[in-house]
Amino acid sequence: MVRRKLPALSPAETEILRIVWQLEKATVRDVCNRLPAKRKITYATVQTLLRRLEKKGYIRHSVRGKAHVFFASVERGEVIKRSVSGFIDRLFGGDAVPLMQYLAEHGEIGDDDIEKLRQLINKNKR
Amino acid sequence: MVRRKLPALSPAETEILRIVWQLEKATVRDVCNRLPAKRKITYATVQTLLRRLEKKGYIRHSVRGKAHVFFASVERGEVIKRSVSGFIDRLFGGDAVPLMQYLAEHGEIGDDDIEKLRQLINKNKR
DNA sequence: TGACAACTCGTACAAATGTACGATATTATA
DNA sequence: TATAATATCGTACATTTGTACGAGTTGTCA
Repeated sequence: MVRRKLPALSPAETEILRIVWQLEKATVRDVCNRLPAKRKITYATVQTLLRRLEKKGYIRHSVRGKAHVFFASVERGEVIKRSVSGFIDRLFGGDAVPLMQYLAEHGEIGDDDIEKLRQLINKNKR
Repeated sequence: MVRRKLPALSPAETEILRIVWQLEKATVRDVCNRLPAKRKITYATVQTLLRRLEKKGYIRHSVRGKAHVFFASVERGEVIKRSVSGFIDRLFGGDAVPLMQYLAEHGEIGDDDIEKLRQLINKNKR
């Protein structure tokens, strides 16, 4: 994993990158298969997105047989941090609280999750 | 406030729209003034973004003297919902919990906020 | 009422984005 | 070893995005 100043991620690229992280190692087809059914997008398009992600430095690949096996070359945490922070800036002027509130109220958060979070919050409290 | 199927919001547009909501009614200049100092962007650009937001149906305007006074024509809650949901889909595959966790751990959440949230969560609990 | 300042409007334009086809190469398989 | 699959690669292309200039208009103030 490496360095700074990566070009911005477009929404579609973000989506693909998430799947690459999820699978750890993935071919174009693997990524296609993990895409939500709703998402109508061709193999060729996923391919292009992966190529762009590589050009931008977010992923790399090795060759296995005829296929390329892609894997992330940046830390997920880093990207999450940047993405979330940018998102909060844009939509909430940099204040994370309204987002938390929104999630607590409308988010698809189950009771079990709430319990987990409460513990997390308690831990962070002091 | 109105209907569905609004064209997607670009990041820059989102940023501007947030300010319009914040000010309720705002001229181009008002928006410029509320932009974070860091954000280097000209009056003309803000103007274009406002025009695009209007074309897309997110805002409308009335005329006051020589200036246009813009105001949102869509409910903030609606846009927040769509934005947050899209964001979570892309970056977390639709699961809001990791985002909550991320915020609880790294977010700029103060103790006071945590207390508020705990209450909120407790309320939602039962 | 004339000059100035503040605005809007049309337009521009390069780069990024989303989406994808078709040609070529490689690999199994029959 | 042909043949059928399956991949990648080059390329394409309409839109959207981010950013902004300059011309023309209108309200303001001396």
